[in-house]
Amino acid sequence: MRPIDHAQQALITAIVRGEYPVGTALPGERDLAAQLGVTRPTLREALRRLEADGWLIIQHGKSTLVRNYLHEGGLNVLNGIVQYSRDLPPDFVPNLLQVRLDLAPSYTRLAIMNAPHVLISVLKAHKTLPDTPHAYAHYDWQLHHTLTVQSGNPIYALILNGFADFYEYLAETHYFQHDVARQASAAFYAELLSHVQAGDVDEAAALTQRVMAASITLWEMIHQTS
Amino acid sequence: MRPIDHAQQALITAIVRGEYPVGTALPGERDLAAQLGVTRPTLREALRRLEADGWLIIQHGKSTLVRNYLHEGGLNVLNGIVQYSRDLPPDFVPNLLQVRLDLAPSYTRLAIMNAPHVLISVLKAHKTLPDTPHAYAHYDWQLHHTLTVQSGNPIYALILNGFADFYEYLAETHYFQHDVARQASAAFYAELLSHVQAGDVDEAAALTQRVMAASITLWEMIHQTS
DNA sequence: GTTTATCAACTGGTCTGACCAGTTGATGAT
DNA sequence: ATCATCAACTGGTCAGACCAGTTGATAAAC
Repeated sequence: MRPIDHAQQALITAIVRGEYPVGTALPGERDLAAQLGVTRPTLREALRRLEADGWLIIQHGKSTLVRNYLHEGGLNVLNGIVQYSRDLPPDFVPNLLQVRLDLAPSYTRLAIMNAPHVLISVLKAHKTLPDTPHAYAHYDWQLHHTLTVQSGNPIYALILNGFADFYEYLAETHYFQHDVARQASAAFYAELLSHVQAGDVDEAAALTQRVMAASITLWEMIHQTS
Repeated sequence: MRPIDHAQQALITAIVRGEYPVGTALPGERDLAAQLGVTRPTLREALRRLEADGWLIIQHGKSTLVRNYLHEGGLNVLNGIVQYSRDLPPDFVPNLLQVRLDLAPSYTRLAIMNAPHVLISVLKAHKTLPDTPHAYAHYDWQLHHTLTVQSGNPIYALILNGFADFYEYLAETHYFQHDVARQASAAFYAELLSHVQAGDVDEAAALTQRVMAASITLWEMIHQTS
């Protein structure tokens, strides 16, 4: 692992585990670099990334502080939480699905109004999807990404991209493993396609709303015991 | 202006203006540093920030590329767009308000269910608000931030924080300047308070939905000519 | 002539150690 | 007791060297 990635990994891990609690000061850069086994310039590059993501508050002359990242951080902190914490917070995925439920009907509606032909070609592709978790996870991400981009409101895509690093991974390993999940999504893709072809925007948005809500229920059903 | 900020400013400005078009390669770090009048380590810290925000794709051995930031970037690119482009994209604020419309009813509902007492104390504070754009902008941001944090779903707060750098500024200078906007918000705060006190979560969510939608109409009414 | 190995010249990545520049609290003068 | 001063933190920047992937031109092999 590259020095800068090692430094970033070590810092986020330490922060997430509370070894550097929120609000406290990090060791000085010279000490910290020595502890992590990297040099100061390398450490500083890592610190700049963490600062940009909302993990840290860096101020000239003062100690670098651990930010209250869950309250004041940026969307990128989710990547760190997924990648570097031992196990996900229990409600992580339901929280994610809840936000998707809020947004998906809107960006789906807009995308259909703006670029129905694009969506039709994307949605037709689902018919040739192999019935594997990997294929479904990849396709599902692509679909939502296309929808947000085609919505014409860039903010939808920018928000969705905050989930880019783990959406496919979590979907493949924890959701589309289950036959019912793949079947539910396949039905959704087919039905959405027919609504788009029929030009029925309202029905498409309503369908999306129902399916996004159902996916939360489905997730919780799947994971009620495990 | 500090060298690193100057470098960041210059790079984002150049990218936004298309001087470094999406998909093209940046000059090598040695050249680029010289052009910007900073040294390579300083430039690299700036590049790391831009990479974290989704402006750039950096790969060892290859040229650094300008990312398709509107399609693949993170929420932080909005800060860059607001700060460094001459004037905002025409639909910028309506797009922002549209996303808020999607999310606010949900996080308001959750916040009321989780922590009604917190909201009551925050909402009561509105009664002593001076009738100034600055006071309203600050209060409005604080309210939404409180709502997202109290919702119990951290993702709402993380998304909202993507707007932190310009929400107050834009609200103060382009929205709450207008008496009707302040009056509308004051009425909203009062009505929301009464619903929270009455424990009527559904009515509070519905109200939020109506007001967020109305704020888009109001914005467009205000800015139809200017 | 075509193919394949090699290597030079890019690119970014890291290290070294020095010095600049804000911040803070202890020290000492008033 | 108060206030200026300054030493010792902190992060910020500079300098130049060298390490490490990538790429395409060159030359060797077929």
